[in-house]
Amino acid sequence: MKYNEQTKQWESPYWHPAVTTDSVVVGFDGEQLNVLLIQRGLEPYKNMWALPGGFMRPEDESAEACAYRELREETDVDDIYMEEFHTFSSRDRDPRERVITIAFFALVVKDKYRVKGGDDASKAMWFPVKELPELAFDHKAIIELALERLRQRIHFEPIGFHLLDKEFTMPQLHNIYKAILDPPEDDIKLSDRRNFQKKMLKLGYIRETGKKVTGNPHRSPKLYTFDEGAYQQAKKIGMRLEF
Amino acid sequence: MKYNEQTKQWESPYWHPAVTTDSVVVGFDGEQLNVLLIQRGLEPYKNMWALPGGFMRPEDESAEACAYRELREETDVDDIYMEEFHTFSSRDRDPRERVITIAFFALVVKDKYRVKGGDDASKAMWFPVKELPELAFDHKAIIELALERLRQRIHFEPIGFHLLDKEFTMPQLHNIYKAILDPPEDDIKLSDRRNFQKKMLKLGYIRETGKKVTGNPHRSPKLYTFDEGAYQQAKKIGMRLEF
DNA sequence: ACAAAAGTGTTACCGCTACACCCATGA
DNA sequence: TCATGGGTGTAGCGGTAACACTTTTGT
Repeated sequence: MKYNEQTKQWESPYWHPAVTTDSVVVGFDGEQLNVLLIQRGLEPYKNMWALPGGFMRPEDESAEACAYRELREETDVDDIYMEEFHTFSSRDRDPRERVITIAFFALVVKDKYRVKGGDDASKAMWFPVKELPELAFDHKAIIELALERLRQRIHFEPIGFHLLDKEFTMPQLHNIYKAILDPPEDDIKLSDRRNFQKKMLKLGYIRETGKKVTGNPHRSPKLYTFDEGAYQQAKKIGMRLEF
Repeated sequence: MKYNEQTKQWESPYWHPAVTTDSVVVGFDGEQLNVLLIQRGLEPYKNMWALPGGFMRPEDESAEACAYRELREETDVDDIYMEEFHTFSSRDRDPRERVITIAFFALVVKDKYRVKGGDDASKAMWFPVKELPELAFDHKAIIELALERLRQRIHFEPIGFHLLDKEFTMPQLHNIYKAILDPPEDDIKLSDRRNFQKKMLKLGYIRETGKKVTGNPHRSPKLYTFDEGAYQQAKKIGMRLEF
């Protein structure tokens, strides 16, 4: 890069690749994790399923802003939790031209994330993470890494709450940890409701609301909320989240 | 992007930003962590210290390959552990033009990583992480995030060994964990040699070599090695690394 | 009344924490 | 012999793991 005294501009002799953002939107339905996929309306990989995303624009403030903009085009939900987790850059990811993709994962409440009516170019659909279809590009690998990062993150930050409504039940929260950490069938310590609940409550940043959920043919579960203030406090003291 | 039937090529109407890789090379000297910095020979930020890195080229197989190539230009050390940890993309990171930077951290044995005699354009030097100079661009933030990621990674992967020779002493390993996790002075559990050693050995993938280090005016410490096979085994069973 | 799911308490054991003295080495 | 740093064991405590019965609710 050289400064041109005439034009008062930097002139770049360097190669400039195309850059996209792709998002692994993870939605929890109370039972399991789902990923939002878009059916491609155009070549390449026409009609195959792919992650939502798109090319970065000069007016995007950052990759985060770009990814957020792309998601806002799919839904009217605001306030989505999103985190960059890896950048994919190998040579032949895209058959058209070389593309570098900055990948994010987003955590949403599946039933609150209303996908806008798909235009003819694209159709959006939720898939359980255990039953993904064949995917375009290297999106399979992107999803796998996203889930791996999620698994690691949940040990240090209480990000699971982004997958639930403000008020949630203990069994729901437990299901999230089981779905993310995916313990073997015979793992009792993580599968045991009582131990999970005790540990969660001892952390001290989950508050009972006093309310309950009714409408089920069985005992009504209590509703809890995440107490951000108490969490920040606990974090300072240096608490663990390990499961 | 459109497919041109004439030229049989994809034509890209999308914006293409410049892309660089920067590496936070962390070197351990037996006592503390150090970061390798380059003094810039050119504007902007001339004479300031910056992370080693450079523009990605079309012939680079991936960002990893680019970062690796850049480091190989600085040293003749091979087999460097490197990991991508974040991509920085905000608008005004570089005063010349918009640049997206894929950032890596690398872990090396400081005294084995021989920095090549700097040409006139650049001078390379190690700085303790606790005494960094003023840095060019947003490199201060990049280093801070690198250290944060390192702190998180070390809970799940035994990456500390990349900062040491194949054979190392227990106090050296202990110093790494203390340097990375940076516990408060009064934290006994992490600061206690005996507890650290017991936990490390119980994990089962550190082997005594039977050798010792001589030449110090005190008792000679034992040498250990990391047993990759045993580690992979332990990982399958589902062991923890928590400290 | 019945089925389905949630609420709740106790015990045993293991692992973490805290703590101090002896040993090897080179100067 | 002295200074420095490394090697090593143990006891108490706390938290995790394992385990079952009762309660609520709608049908």
